[in-house]
Amino acid sequence: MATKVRVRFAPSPTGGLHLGGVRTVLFNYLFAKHHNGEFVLRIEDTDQTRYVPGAEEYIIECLKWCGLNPDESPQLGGPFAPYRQSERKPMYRQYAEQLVKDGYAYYAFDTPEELNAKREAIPNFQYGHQFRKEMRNSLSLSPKEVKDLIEQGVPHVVRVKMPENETVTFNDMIRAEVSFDTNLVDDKVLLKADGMPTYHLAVVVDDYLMKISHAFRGEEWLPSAPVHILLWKYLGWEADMPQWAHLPLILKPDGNGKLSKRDGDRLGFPVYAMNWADPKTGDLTKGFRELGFLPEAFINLLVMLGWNDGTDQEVFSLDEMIEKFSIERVSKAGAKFDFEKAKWYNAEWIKKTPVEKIRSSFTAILDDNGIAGVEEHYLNSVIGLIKERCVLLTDFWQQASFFFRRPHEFDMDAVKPKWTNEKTEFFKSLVSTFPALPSWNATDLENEFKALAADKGLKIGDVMLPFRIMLVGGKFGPAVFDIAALIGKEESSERVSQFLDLINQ
RNA sequence: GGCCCGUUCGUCUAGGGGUUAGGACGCCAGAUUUUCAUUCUGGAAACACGGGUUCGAUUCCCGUACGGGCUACCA
Repeated sequence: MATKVRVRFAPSPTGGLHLGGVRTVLFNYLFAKHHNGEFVLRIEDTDQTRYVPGAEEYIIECLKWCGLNPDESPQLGGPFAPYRQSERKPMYRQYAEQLVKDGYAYYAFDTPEELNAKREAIPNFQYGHQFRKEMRNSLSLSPKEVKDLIEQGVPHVVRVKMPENETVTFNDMIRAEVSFDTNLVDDKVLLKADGMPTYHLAVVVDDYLMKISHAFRGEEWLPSAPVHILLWKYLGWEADMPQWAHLPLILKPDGNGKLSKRDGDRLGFPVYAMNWADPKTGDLTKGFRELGFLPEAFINLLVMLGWNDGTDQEVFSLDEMIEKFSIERVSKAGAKFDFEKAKWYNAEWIKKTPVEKIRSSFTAILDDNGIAGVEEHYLNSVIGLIKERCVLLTDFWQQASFFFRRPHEFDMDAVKPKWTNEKTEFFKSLVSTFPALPSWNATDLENEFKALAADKGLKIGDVMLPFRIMLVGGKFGPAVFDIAALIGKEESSERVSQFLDLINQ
């Protein structure tokens, strides 16, 4: 079938967007764009009890930040609107009823209490062919009883009737052939008592209605795949069923298991794409964005968790990823998240991103620190000098604050023990030569500095470090003469004088 | 417990019947940077185990072990 490639990301708006979720979006997006297809955002808000206000907007903001914008969404609309399952509620019942009519599903009247009692009484209880006759449903009750119950408005659900002794086999794009014995799959609820579909019904109906061609989701969905596949068949849509791809999971760095928000809190790294403030508790969970990650680095590190292009290349732009992505090269095994490597990707991206493109991030940091009105050319020069020393964008202030205000503290331990009157004299002379200097640039200044040191019989190394401490405050930063050149003649003089007063008092 | 999925350096991975099993992060050492970082060079570091198949298996098959996922009127 030469149908158009259409994929979807279908999150449940229950909280912050997990990095695994973003990777699922990314693989969806890359696959779609690689094939000139469409990427749909569908909100799966069928569980009203878990709905969290703001979560949907948050998800959209995350996608925007990552540059993975959908072609159709609740906000954008599209030919298959609405894209929010709660707004599609009336559509689902007819399909559930059709399944009942065709004998593929049935009404069940068991209360939650009854179900719990059953689960406690029978170890490994499964609502399936073995026990469904013992439950209260349209398979065990007489047609009249069923009719009466429904007419009385007794709450009920619709369950799929899993067949006996069948094998459901399908071809997963990542795992090849996977099979399930239907005897071991339970009669999943399709329509809840509140009239909302469960994920199982909704995903099939909406994927069909929205003409989804390829369905990507996490490996945790593999066990329910047979239910979905049977539903496609029972609804008569088998020929239109999307191709499935169950993505490997992202695992916690230590030990094993799916990476969770808790692991991030525990180990000190973000798990959500952006800051997430829980509206109920007010708890703030840090995100990659606020921690100082570039979106390019974020998606780059995510794509490498489970995919590679077969070469040694590790740094990819979105366009390169789109061009090179192929589902055949997605690995089967889960990948442990490594924050050290994540930071490396960020450092690489900060280094390779042009100053103009990251300037706004730094302006924001300056704002936060009360620095305003910095001249653009000056800022650009500072960024150019500092860029390759930042692993996170947020390292900028610590690395560059001295370019915008005088240091508050000085690393006296680095100079005091070896301080001499000769050094005081040297710096006094140095400053006195400044006004007459024909030009103010790093190389001329360096020559002047060295000549004077030689003249005074001082070793260069003995005065370089103090000079740095005077200008910067500590043992860090770019080349000293670059710093002096940039902050200017006046400022350099004043910092030297100020420091001389301090150390000689 | 049952079902399903998985298993190459610590981590992300390439590879694939005959290779010195390659790269990257991290780590260690050295060079450069008269600070620190960057950069460069070098180093340690892996095919889970047992049976097959084969002249030959890390690679193919089967088991075992280990790990993970699922087992809700959650997604």
